[in-house]
Amino acid sequence: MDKVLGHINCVEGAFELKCSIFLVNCFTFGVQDMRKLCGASGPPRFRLKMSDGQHSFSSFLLATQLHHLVEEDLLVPLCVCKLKKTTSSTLSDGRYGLVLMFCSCYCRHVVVIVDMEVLQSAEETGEKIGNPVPFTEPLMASPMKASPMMTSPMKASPMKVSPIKAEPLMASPMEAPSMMMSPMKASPTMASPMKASCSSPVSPAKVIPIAMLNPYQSKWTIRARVTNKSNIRNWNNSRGEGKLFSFEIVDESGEIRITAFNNEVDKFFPLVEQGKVYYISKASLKPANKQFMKLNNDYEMTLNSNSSIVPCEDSQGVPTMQCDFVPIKDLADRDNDAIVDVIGVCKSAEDVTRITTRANRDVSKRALSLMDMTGKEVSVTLWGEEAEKFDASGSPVVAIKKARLSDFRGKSLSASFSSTIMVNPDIPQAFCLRAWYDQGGYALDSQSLTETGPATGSSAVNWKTFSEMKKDNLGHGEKADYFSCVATVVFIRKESCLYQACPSADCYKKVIDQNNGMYHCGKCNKEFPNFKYRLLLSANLADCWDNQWVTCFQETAEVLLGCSAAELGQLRDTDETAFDEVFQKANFSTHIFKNRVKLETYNDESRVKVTVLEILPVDHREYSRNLLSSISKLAR
DNA sequence: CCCCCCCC
Repeated sequence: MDKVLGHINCVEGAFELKCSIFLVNCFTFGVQDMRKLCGASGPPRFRLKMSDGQHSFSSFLLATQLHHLVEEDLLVPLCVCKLKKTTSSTLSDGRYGLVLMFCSCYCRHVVVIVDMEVLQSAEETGEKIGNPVPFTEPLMASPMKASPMMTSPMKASPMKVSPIKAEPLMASPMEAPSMMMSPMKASPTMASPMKASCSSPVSPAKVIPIAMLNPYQSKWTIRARVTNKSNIRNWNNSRGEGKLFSFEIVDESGEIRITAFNNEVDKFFPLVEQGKVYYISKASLKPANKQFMKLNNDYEMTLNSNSSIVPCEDSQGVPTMQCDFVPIKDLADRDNDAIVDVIGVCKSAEDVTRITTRANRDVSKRALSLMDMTGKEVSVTLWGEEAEKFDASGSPVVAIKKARLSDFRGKSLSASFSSTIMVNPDIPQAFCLRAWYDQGGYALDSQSLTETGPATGSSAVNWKTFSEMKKDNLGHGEKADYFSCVATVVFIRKESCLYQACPSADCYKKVIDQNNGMYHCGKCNKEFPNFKYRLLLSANLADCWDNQWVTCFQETAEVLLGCSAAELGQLRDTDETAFDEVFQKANFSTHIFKNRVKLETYNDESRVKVTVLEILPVDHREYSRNLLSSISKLAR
């Protein structure tokens, strides 16, 4: 028994786990209980009672990143676990939330389980082991000796990535339990914030793990590493305007997002650097908006005028960015929209280009092709500043945390706002890739998961007939769907196809005729003596099985009609016969239509809206392929 | 107090 299970002990006020293997007794605090405690929006937290065969101890708190073990029914009563990494925290009386949470015992220590492995299932264990009695620790008179936060790096995590600079990577892993960090070593974490924050002579708040932050306690300090820092962004909406930036931080227990507004942007933006470790205190906690939440935390933090951020020179024990790199070859089997970490050699890169989004925002983009030792390549799109500043010379190794996988052109990746892009990071995987590539990998005849070029065949094109579009509920998802079809124009509404738009270069807003020779643009809030014609065409398209109303805006409408908006406007005003002829000519013409489809709701009424994005001439080869594809799908 | 996640 003693050989299997661990041994709980308390030495000189420092709580210590002498070994790392425990039997799970029960959940002493389940999801529901914790919700009751912290309100409906509180985070689900799991508190565990475990035993070493002789003693039981009920103040284990599962870090949120391990919740999946509970959800997958792997971590259940009677299973035997190995605790690979823990963080011990001492409770003080002022921390009401935690005292409440742990009020069922007098134990002043909480052990956050950061990493663990289930060694033996409950079925295999069968029954309770031994006759454990509750472990009670001696009461400590002096809080000075108790370490506020002790880290027990029982095993170095397999992948540690520093986003910018070389932290000494994976400081020698401490294997033996006897080598666990001593209280003395952890004590500097108490002194520095007091000294550096220059705040009033109140007693310094204790350093606690991120996982234990909640809105019901305010006196705390966390010590964490910045893993992702945004640029400064301005906003302007009905509630006002301002500027903000946000960053993400991580410690051994978890992660959280921090946002700074206005004055706090000026104060903290220059201070906060990606990859560095800081003491942070006196910020506001609020429930995270799950709609936008990508981090594993139910709260987020807002800096206020009292907030303190102090650089921490000793970053020992604070994890660097954790990456779980997916081999590029394996991306082929991952789902659309999956968030993945990738690393590869940048074999090629497009030039940076500017595009306009559907929301009418101008943004730079650049696609890279990354290749790894699986011999596969994938295209990754970078955006904005990341696209502009990227330098592909020398085929750098590029690691991207939290890239989004899409099925565009087979499989491709996009680096979004929450991604972290690291060029030539100082991590073993990067060194490996570099060596592999330089010693011959470069000559490999690699294949890309992303189909490139416009004429690589039909497999990247999402061909659908209109009946398939309806049957497959295209556009009913959260995001729009895209499909192509070959169809014939059977009707065009010519009455309302032209409108008078603002003459400003990039403004397409409809102007109001003031009936005094002036036209008012509500968007530019200006009056003009002129306007420009723009097209907004409603057309009915038919394929062999069905028909569909679609909308063509300016560019596609001009292609369809073979006539510019200005010309058509002129004809309508001067030559009605010629105007009608344009439509007669377009009617019953057949094209390839590339479309966007999305369910839209107006006044409780939903309908699928199809917008034509591009009109291409029918290539007969492609047309036949499309027909064959449709027929074979119908036959299934 | 933001919340953009884009384009072919």
